[in-house]
Amino acid sequence: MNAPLPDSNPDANPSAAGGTTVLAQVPSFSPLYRQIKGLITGSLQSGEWKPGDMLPSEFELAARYKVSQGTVRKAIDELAQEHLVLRRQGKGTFVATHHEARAQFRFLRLMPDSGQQYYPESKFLEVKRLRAPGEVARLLDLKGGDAVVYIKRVQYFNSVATVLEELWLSGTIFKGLTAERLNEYKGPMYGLFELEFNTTMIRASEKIRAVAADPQVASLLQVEPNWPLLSAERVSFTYGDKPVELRRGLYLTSQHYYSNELN
Amino acid sequence: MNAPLPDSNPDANPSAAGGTTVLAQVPSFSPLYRQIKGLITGSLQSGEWKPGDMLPSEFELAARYKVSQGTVRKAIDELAQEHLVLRRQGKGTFVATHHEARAQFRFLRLMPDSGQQYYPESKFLEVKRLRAPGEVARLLDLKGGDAVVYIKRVQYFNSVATVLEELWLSGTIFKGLTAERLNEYKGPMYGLFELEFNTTMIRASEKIRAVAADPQVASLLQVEPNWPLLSAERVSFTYGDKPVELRRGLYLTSQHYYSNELN
DNA sequence: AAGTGGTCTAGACCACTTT
DNA sequence: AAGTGGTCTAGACCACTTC
Repeated sequence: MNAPLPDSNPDANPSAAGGTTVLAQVPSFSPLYRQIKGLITGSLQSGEWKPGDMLPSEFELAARYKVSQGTVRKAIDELAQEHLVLRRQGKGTFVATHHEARAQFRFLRLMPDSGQQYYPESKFLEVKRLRAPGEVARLLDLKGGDAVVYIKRVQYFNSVATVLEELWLSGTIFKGLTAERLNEYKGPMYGLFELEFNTTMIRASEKIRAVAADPQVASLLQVEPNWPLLSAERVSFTYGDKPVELRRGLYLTSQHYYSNELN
Repeated sequence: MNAPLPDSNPDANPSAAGGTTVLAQVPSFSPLYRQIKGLITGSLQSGEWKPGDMLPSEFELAARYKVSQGTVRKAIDELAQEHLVLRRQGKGTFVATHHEARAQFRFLRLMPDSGQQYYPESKFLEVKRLRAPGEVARLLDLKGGDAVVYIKRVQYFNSVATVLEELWLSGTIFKGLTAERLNEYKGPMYGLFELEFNTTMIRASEKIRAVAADPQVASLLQVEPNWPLLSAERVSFTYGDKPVELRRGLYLTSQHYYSNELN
């Protein structure tokens, strides 16, 4: 079933002087399995396999890249660990998607004290295009003045206003995102981004602080002015570690906490 | 060099009916490499190899447990990923210790806006033994009324009071911990715990909120009353997922932020 | 029965560190 | 040169899912 491997691989066997190299010129130099990982990531990024799709089997990939199954396996191991793909024994390996229960809480760390997790409802206050302020442009790796989509919303947990969020999204990627579309789409925004803008969030970096609610924020979250709120400033990245979203959330932590595991 | 493997392993080869099993009765049932991982963890826990020590080489361990080097390798892979051991190519595999630069910031997520990371200085306000309040006992898996060591301290970053912390430590493990010892020990507390109490923190779980400074806290951190502070309630675990420390920190986040990566 | 991921082995060779 | 972890291969067999 496995394809024959007539020529040994140049990386595994560099003594084969001057042989025709098949792969070596992919990145600079790294182990074979990492080069394979790069090739697979490339296919994910290019959309050869879309979120939810099944990847070719390990043996097929091994044949395609002319390496052993074990090497493909090690590449996929790392991708699975980074949550880019998802393995299911007996079924196959699948491109990760935000349309899964498991993915919901990867980027949503706010937990209720009660243990009862309600999925939040969103109310969008503003959705518009504007020119990126300097700070936003810097964080999203844009030129100052480039277009961004700006969103402001309140999230209700069990009908209680709990989160006030502002988002700045790369304007070129999220062109055409409207309030109507956001309102009719139920479920996490990242699901919408994936479906309609071919953009999957891979990882994010947050800076968390405690701040005092200013009068406007206080009225939206129905607390007194100067009430302490948790502020989370997040930059999210898609394939290729490209920043595409800046988000600033203000969380009311009277009935909820931000959960974090230190490993 | 490698020891011979006359009998195949029962897990790898269950058709060997009724053969004398060597390993299988360790946990219930799990893959061989996970059983090996358990045995290695056991030796870490029992102190056969202490923090900073080098583990036997993969081949030695393979011989000891009568499995292949690849299986030992996979066990160690997981331990390395959980930061229980640390691999150094060409040198060996070492028991992780808190006395390393890399380990310092694993449990210290407070970063300065300036980028300049000063190592904090501690001032201990209280160190005493007391009976665990119900909530503390519950989180540390103790009986209500069991002895705990209570510590209260302020941490100064670049001479600015930034963190007010209270700790509750399992009384049996940390018997004999005194203010004098804490004051003369420079460096992170977890280093002291490891050296003098044979207790290595393996992981921790935090609940983070925004709270208002009460008058006493405000005066210690030199802010106005009701100033917003970040509260982090942490439960730390040693080997065997045993909780041994409860810590509640109040962070002044005017010049610092709590850094978190979502993966 | 066939296909998929998961485990285990045995052996070769590479890269890095120390002697 | 010797010892360590790191990579790669080839092949066997297991566990789970689907047909």
